[in-house]
Amino acid sequence: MSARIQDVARGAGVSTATVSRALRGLPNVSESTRLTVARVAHELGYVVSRSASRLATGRTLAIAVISPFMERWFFAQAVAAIEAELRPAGFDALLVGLSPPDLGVHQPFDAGTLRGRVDGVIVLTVPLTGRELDDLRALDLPTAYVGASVPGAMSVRIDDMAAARCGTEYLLQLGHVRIAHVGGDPRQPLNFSAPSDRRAGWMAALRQAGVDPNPAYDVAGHFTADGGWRAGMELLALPEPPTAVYCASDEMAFGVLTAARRRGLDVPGDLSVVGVDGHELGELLGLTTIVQPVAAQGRAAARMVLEALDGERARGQEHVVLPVHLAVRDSAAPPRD
Amino acid sequence: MSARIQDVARGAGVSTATVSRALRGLPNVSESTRLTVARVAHELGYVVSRSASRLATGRTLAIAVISPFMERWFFAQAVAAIEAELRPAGFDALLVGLSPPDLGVHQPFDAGTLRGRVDGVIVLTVPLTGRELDDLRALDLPTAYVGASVPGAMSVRIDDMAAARCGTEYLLQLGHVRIAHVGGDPRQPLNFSAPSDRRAGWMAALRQAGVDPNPAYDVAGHFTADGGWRAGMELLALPEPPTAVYCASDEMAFGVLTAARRRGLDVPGDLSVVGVDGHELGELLGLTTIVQPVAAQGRAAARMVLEALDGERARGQEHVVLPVHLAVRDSAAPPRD
DNA sequence: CGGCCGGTTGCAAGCGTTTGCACGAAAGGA
DNA sequence: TCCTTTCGTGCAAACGCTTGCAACCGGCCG
Repeated sequence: MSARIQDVARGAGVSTATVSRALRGLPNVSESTRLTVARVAHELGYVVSRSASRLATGRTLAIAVISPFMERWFFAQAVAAIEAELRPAGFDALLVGLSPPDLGVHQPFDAGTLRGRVDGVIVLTVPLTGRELDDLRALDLPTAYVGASVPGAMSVRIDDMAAARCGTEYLLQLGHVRIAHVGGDPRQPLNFSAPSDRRAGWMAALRQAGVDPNPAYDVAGHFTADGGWRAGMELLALPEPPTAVYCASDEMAFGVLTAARRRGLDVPGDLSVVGVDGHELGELLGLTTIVQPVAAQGRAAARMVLEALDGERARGQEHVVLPVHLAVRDSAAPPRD
Repeated sequence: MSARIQDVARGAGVSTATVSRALRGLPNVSESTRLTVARVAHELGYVVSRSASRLATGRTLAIAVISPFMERWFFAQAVAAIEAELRPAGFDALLVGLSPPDLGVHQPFDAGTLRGRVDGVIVLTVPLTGRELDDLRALDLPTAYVGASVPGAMSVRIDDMAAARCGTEYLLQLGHVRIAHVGGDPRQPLNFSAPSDRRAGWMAALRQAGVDPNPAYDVAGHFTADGGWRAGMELLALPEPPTAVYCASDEMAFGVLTAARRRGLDVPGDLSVVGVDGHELGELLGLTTIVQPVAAQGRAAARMVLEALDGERARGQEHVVLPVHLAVRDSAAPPRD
């Protein structure tokens, strides 16, 4: 079928060992030999067999990218960025989709199956149970988490708590007091902290301002636009509806914006809305939001794993926290009083 | 490090050949032996080395998923669906991102590098040049295209032309005449047909209704929300602006909606907008659109490749066209006269 | 002039599975 | 009772590359 290393060796009049070394740029190969080998290999259209070199070296040149909800904005962005970082480095991105525990259909993730298939792992927002995490750790591969920090592994994320405070404080500063929170499900059993950190940030900001968080103002939006819409409708139906809503994701914020419009409320006149993410459509819709660098987080995670594989960095203790910023647009204003 | 087939063989008191056969459920292994082997393998936490069995069998149990714009809605949906279909079948999804030719930074895609790394290929919307396509064909692997049909390969898509006609005819039927089109860049050199088919459908519908398509009403939106916004602003600034816009994607339609709002126009009172896709947010924003089954297309492509690998189907001549439907929501109405 | 040295190269033993073939035993038929 | 089958199993040769080690070749130093 296609050329093998033998064929190149024969064609160049050298041994397979020399071909192997020449092609990989190892030292101790004379320049003339290297040239000949390269030429012959090119002529024959030779491509090294990944399978064979994997077996021989034990390195797979592949990284697993474990992600739930790949169809959602944040995850798609991150996955795309990771892939773009991995490929030029010669690594394959192995996609591993996950149905997270809270969806009922949770197919438990078996980290063991990754053994020998990848050299490293990148996990998006840790949608794993404790046992699954342990199994993953047991693989003893360079592992980077995005959007959460896990002890004993590398991670890159934003300060979710601070981001939430920032958003909430902005609303407080505008003069709002009745500030709601639309976020994850409080009863959700996942290990990943972003939802609860964002809730905690909301609470902390309120308390610090001397406002007691109203339990009725804490609603689950499930991080989807549709969930945000429901949450928004629920909030606006309260006897004393909030004047502002802090949403833990832009997609939920879109839902809340829509709910407001459907109820005939003016944003930001009657209701202020602030999100988190920096979703592409947020700019169009004029959503005031806390922008987080999604692609940069993906890239950073990929680089960390790659560097750990190069041995350049002590394996696995780095925790990177990337900055966020408030993008003031048109969805928040002082309350009408 | 981890257990090898030898260890299992020793533990079960049989040869490695028997272990191999027992574990893979091949015939000619006694039930008792199979049980013993399974038990020992389990106890040892044995996982077959993918690399080794790849080398031995020549099958990689991996499928390449080639996609441009992975961060965009359509592609993210499709990739997620493909992955979800592949994994239960025991196949890995190898993500291959692409920077398409029109972005300047086009890193030409070298199909040769896939040789020996995957058993099959799924390509989203053919963002490839003729030469790249030829190389891919030369790989001689089961290949399925999503969103475009390529001679000599399998494909699954929608009838883009019909979808566009459907959207445009709906607007005509409402009484519109000045109907614009926001789509891909007409000068774009790509081989993929969706953008031009959608434009053609728009034109055909107009002509059939006896309306001559106004060249100024044909604007490039680059399939992004931002592009749609620009296109919308451009259209609305015309001396005689359109009363309706048919957008070749929902994301562009969002941009047009926003442009209308920014110019103080009422939708659908002053401007009707119709999209194509079935984007999640379309429902929230009340966008009337042609809904296409994105996940189903991904799943179908994955299944086709899998079946071709099983040899169940004559390799590679199937072309599936999935149906679309018009979702009437709130963004289109008869023109104000 | 002989030995040593650094730079190149080849040899061959892996890497961990799979699989064609041969083999022995048990079962069935004449 | 002996000869086929059939079934279950083991042997050993691939699969295509990498790599430690040894060999070789000039040239240089003493």
